[in-house]
Amino acid sequence: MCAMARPRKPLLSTDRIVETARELVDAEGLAAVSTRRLAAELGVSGPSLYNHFRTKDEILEAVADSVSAQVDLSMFEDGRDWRTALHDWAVSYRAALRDHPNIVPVLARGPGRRPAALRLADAVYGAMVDAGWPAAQATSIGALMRYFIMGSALGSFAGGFVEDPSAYDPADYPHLGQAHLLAEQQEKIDERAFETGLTALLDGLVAQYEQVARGR
Amino acid sequence: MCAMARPRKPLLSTDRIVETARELVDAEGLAAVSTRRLAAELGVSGPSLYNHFRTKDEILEAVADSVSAQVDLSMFEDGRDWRTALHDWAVSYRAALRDHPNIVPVLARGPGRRPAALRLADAVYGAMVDAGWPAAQATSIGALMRYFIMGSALGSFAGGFVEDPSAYDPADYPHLGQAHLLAEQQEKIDERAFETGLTALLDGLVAQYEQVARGR
DNA sequence: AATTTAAAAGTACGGCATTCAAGATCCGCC
DNA sequence: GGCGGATCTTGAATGCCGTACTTTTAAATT
Repeated sequence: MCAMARPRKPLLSTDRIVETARELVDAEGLAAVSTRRLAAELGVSGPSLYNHFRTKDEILEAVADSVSAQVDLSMFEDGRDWRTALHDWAVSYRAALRDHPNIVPVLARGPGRRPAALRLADAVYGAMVDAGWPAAQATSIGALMRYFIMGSALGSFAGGFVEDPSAYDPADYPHLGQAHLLAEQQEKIDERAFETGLTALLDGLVAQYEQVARGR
Repeated sequence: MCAMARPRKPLLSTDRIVETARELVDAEGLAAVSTRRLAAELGVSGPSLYNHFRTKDEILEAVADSVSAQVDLSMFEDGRDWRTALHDWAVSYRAALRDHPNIVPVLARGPGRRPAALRLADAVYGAMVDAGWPAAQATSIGALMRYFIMGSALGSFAGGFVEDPSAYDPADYPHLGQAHLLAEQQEKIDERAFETGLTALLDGLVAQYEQVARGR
């Protein structure tokens, strides 16, 4: 038998692997991504992936970073005021996560070694420093915005909803109704909570900024 | 040979399983928890666990909920003003997560069906309504606080730090230094970012509250 | 006392990430 | 032009994993 060896043109490339992996994650979730399954999707046999990545986790990190790369950063370039830039960035960030909810758990475990995620942090930090924030606070702002955005993504569209609220005894949760457990309602709740929280966060930062400015 | 059968006293109980699982998660991380390993830790053979839980995931959810149960809720009982109650609760919540960082990824994927997590949401909601917030906003506040707290826990002590920042080319991230990549510094950054963000969030909510109150 | 139920052990299955040796092709160097 | 090492893919193999099923015995129920 002809044991297939090195082909004329490489069947695989890191880009093609990441792209296919992202499609698979989007379509069927993180759990569907096994090395064998992904390889099958690529028309290739299992361990071939290890010629391009050292571990499966590296592939998922690359997928995560390709999502980070989709976040718009243009609002930090022109001279918009920092509050609206931060707001628009947060909305764009959340939109990118909503487009790829299944990869959020990977994204949420930290920027790690991923270049696009670091570029993103760099852009926010630079913009805040340019806007007059002290370095330490600019760092904090980048971190706390990521906390809120990631937490929101994880807790809402990436998270598990409840199929059957009637399984709960409302007496156990005297204030909470049952409706909020419905997946359908959940979406609206999450949208509103994100907007409310983002507004509060930014308003609070504006107040802190004014205090800093007055101190100088 | 004596094939061990039902013992005089049950070797396992759901409580003992959850307790041991939590210890194992705390000591060696989520990845160390396999049914076999956990069973060994309990002095029992693998599939015995399935007499008390339907899946491994149910065990992890129970562990997560046992951590939720450790969050102090007493600040919602006395007549403290809602802002300080919310603040103290957030700090206590974060402390509980810091004590068990390895289970955070499970906790972060949503309250789901876990009773302690729902009791927690119920307490916050009830307190906000009592304080005069409209129902919809009270729901939002519970959600957005959870976003921030979970995001903060995931992104910092539960997340992956970087061991060797010198592997990065600082030219790629012109504003960011290298120091912030150090795990040691990271801890301080996260602590400060959490406090800064929490203050901003609460200040922003106070501003919204005053608007709501004026509208009435 | 008889019967049902519960809690353990043991075995087994299919899938998983990853390692390794072997084959086949390409590329650069003599 | 030929040779040698690097590159890419393969198939087989390893040691985990979650979980289902069967068996054995003791407890609980009737």
